[in-house]
Amino acid sequence: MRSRGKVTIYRKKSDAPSENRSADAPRATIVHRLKGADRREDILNHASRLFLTYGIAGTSTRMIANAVGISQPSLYAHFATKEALTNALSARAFSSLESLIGKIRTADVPPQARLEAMIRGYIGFALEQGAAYRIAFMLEGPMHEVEEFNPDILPGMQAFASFRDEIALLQHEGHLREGSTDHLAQSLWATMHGLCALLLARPDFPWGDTGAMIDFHVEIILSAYQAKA
Amino acid sequence: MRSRGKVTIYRKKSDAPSENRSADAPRATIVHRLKGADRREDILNHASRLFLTYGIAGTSTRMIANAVGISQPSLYAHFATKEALTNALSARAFSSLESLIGKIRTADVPPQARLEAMIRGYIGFALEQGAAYRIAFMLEGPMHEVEEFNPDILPGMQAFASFRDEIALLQHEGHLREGSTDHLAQSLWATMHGLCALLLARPDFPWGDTGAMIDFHVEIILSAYQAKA
DNA sequence: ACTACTAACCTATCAGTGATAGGATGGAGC
DNA sequence: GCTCCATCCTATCACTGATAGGTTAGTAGT
Repeated sequence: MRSRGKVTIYRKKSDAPSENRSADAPRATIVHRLKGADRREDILNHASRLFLTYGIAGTSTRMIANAVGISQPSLYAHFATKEALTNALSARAFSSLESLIGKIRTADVPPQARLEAMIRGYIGFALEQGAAYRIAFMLEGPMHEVEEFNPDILPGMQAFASFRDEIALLQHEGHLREGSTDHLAQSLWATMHGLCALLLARPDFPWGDTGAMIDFHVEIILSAYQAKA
Repeated sequence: MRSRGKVTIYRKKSDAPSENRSADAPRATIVHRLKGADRREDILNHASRLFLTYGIAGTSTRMIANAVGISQPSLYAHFATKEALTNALSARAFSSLESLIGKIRTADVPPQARLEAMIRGYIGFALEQGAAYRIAFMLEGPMHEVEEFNPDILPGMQAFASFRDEIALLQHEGHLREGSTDHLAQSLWATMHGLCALLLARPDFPWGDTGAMIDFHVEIILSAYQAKA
């Protein structure tokens, strides 16, 4: 329950005063002021929900602003562009992925179970955080050269780095096959990603029992990347 | 060298007649008429090239029309929407993928080499036909329920069906591990797709030597899905 | 209590997008 | 000649992401 501030009323310049006001402007220029950080979280929460329902391209900045209860230009006080908003959303989700990976890494379970937990954790995360996952890994890549460092991709990189560290550890302990750790981590990542990406991008495909399908895929992964017995 | 028809000149209604004409309208309303099918191919070719350079979202219908040399609304005589255009592009590419798979299936090589050729053929196709591959497997899935059957997805389905048939054959001949053929085909597909999707979506990621990475992944796939020796 | 100052928010407006309406042109068949 | 129609056009629509510049609410200093 957020404590809401006082209300502000803005007036339009032109337009007849009492003409179909309730029809197209339900919130009638009454707004509750919030502190910057709170409003930012507010925007991200609403945007995340809308992206899940209508897709990223299908969600306009006006829809987001309407849901939040502010005007569309007000979004730009918190995010420079719509892309920056989507990036921030992805960053937020990947921070939670990294902490998930961290929890699994430090869990007191045998290495084999740790690997499987990580794989299943990754897949579960991708399917649950579909919108954020899309933004991070399934959107059109950068067409232009990256001119400045984008801090929003940092959480994704950190999550992958943490994942790669765990792979290196498991490999060092002899639980994964030998060879380049980078290749191993990237290949394993790609194999997990492939399933998530297809399930997210083509939910209408006749997958049959997706649960059984995921189990099968996980079993394949475990057998493929394990050290040879 | 296409035989070009006679030219047509259209006039604008308003606007001063000889004011900065060459600056913003290089083709100056001179157009070469083409038959419907030829023009359609023309549009697809230019759109494909532009999508590769600027991305799908970054390519407007006006850019396509300009490249082709016709007005933007003229596109709609051939494609009902921009999405229909992208779907047609994807369909065209997948027809060639299916014929590629067909060629590999009927090639006179041992089953083991046939499997590897198929995997490498798929990956090569995805990376070469990046724009079409994106459209088919990496765009936002259908948010609305599919109301009518979309014939443009048929080539993709046929390509996958052909792939699945080959998997069934290899499995029946004892070259692939046992289990549900559907799971096997979908999982293998996902594993191949994962690599292609990541390489296409994140070309800026520090992959290192992508060739070696692909070789590693293919080796993993072969060992994972093969029948146990 | 009065006066700056600033953050939060607004209305109005921009250029560009996908798409539609309706008219003009050129060629094919009579 | 004439009609028909596919091809192509200009003009315009509603909507998008983004910007310009003004208004309000709260806060700190006096």
